Amino acid sequence: MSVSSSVKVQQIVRSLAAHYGEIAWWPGNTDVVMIGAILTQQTRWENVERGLLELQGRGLNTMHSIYSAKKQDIEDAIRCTGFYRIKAQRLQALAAHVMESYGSVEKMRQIPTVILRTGLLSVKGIGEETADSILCFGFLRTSFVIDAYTERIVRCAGIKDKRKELKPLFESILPSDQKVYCQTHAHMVEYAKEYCGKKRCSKCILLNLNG
DNA sequence: GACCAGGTCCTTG
DNA sequence: CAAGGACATGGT
Repeated sequence: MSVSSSVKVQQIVRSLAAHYGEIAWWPGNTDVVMIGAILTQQTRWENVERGLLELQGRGLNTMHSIYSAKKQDIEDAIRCTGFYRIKAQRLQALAAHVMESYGSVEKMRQIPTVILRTGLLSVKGIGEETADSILCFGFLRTSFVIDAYTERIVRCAGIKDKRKELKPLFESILPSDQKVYCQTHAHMVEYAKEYCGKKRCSKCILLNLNG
């Protein structure tokens, strides 16, 4: 990570914070965050919310209940989120990891972040973004989430670092304040949805990042 | 109808 | 390692 990359990331973070201020993001308890983190893979949040309600209606909104549920019931509940078969499988794999490695979600709270992260990444279907989302929003840890939106903004700003380098890059400039981690990610998503399309970034003007 | 969505895994070159 | 495909429904 070059010096100029760090400076640019600082500018992005500062500009977005000034523009958006504090915004609500990912409400819900730890179990729901864990479920939502999987359901939102390659999926719009509005559809995820419907899936979460369907699960809740069937009493399948906890790791404990998902662990012992029939896969078919989970699939039926989350069909509206797409990739429903593989996601049902991933939810059960995560639930099995939680219950069998720790006994409960509560027991996980006293485990160090790096240990939790390694464990989550060992679950098939959980990659870096999903793991970091769970850690940041579910367990309130300082583990920054890099998603497609964040990468888009960063590219738009001319930062060349590989995707793998982005997480340490952000974490090196962010204050060790967990809420800032949550907010910064939220800002990234909001900004990208509004201004930074997949094909072209219409307005990096807001960030003054061209060049 | 084409294209995309807050990824991840697996297979190929 | 990089690139391409599979997984699937729902909205624009």
